[in-house]
Amino acid sequence: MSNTNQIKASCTVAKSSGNNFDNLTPEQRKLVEDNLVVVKYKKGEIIAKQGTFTTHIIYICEGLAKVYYEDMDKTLILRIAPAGCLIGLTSLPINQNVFQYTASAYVDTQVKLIDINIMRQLILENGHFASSIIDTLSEVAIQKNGRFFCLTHRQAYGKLADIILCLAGNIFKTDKFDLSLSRKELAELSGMSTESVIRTLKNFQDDGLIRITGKTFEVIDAEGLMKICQLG
Amino acid sequence: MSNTNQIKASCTVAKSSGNNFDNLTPEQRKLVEDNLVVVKYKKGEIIAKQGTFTTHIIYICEGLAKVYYEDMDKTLILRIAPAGCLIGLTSLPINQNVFQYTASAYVDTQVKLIDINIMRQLILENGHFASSIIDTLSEVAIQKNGRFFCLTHRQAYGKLADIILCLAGNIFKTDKFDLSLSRKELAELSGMSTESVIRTLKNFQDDGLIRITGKTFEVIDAEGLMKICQLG
DNA sequence: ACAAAAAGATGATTTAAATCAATTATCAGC
DNA sequence: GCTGATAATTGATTTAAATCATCTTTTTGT
Repeated sequence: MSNTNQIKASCTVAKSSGNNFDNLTPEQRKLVEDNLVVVKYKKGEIIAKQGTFTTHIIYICEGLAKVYYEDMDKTLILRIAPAGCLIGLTSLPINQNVFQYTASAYVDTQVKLIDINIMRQLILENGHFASSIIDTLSEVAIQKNGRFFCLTHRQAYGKLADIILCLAGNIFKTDKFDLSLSRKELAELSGMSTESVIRTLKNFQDDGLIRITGKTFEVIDAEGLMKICQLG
Repeated sequence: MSNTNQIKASCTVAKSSGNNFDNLTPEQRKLVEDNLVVVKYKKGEIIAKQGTFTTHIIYICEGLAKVYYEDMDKTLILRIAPAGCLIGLTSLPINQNVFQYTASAYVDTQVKLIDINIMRQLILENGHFASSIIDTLSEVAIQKNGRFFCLTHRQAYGKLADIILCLAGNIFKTDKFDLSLSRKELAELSGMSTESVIRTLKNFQDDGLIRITGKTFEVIDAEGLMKICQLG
């Protein structure tokens, strides 16, 4: 049986970063932990708001966050951040001290807030830590390029196929999962209208690519979805 | 007279990074310079090809590079890199050792090639240098978010207005400039067809927003273009 | 359990922009 | 200065997908 875990879609949505904090010395780790705050957010709540001052970097302990750019009523989902991700790294430059995007909880989510100045200090002090932050930023950038390409150059079928593969392969990590996202959210993610999502999903079902039973989503033919991704 | 330099469009195309190498010690700078190669590219030549191994980070000394993502005949311009930019930073993670995009010379361009392992070493050694690289990566990410939003959520008029403001404000840094880009390239940049670009430019001219005389491009009403950007 | 609200679904219509087709202008090389 | 090639322009046509309108189903709160 084909398993979407093995499939390399241009997957557009998310990748958990490695654990950046492994590179810290015991004292440095203590510094971080002593200044740490843990916060729980309910589904839908805003974790960080675009335009507000970034006093802390956000580490997702558990849950799922939606990271999106807002401008004039319109929103663009930049990525979905699962557990292990850091949010707010683009505010590390001292002259860039506000959040460049909004983050909200897709599901109940627990985060750790780490003082941004401590982050800056650790970057200066610890080369391996700095290097791991660079790695994380690079990986997010690469993933975003893929998503950017997908949303601008593919058409409806390709976009939605990509998102489905990504949900299966990178978020839920299984071919069969309970989709906690509404059609509207799926539309937002794939950059299309809700109605188009519904129609396209129906077509995928009719073609035997996926199966939807209530809230349960199942990828039947990952290869087929891949092909659709690639064709357009 | 309004000057586009003052205008803050969502400007999508490029920003020269600060000089990262200012943070190096004299010895470190010597290390870089002793291992440096200077290369000149003619207009149109490929500086780095997506998928090839990144042995060097590219520093643009002079000229203009087009950085674009390629997939199945289609291309997506990620940014235009003017002098002062670094290309290839996303290959710094050791497990990400190929170029994630192609870079070609928009005009005759001179670059310095810096061994990527020396870059990695300097990041580990010098916190301020590492920090400046993080700043650069963050700024590119922020700029790319703006471009991403522009290409996905705006329609033709808005996209093209944005590009024009960006060319005037960030690339040529004057309201009147000789456009070295063809209509086709302008289309590629704004993510639309060549014909649509031509029609839209004509409309902008008719509305007194810009003036085109031969190869000379002039922004007449930057405010007006801004408004078009914002409206959609 | 019921009403109200939200989400899902479906068909008809509109629209923005790409594509296609054909023509004119510009440029490089001989 | 002519000639083929490339770029620019213009109008007509097509198309993908959004929007609109309506209806059904599911969920939620009291």
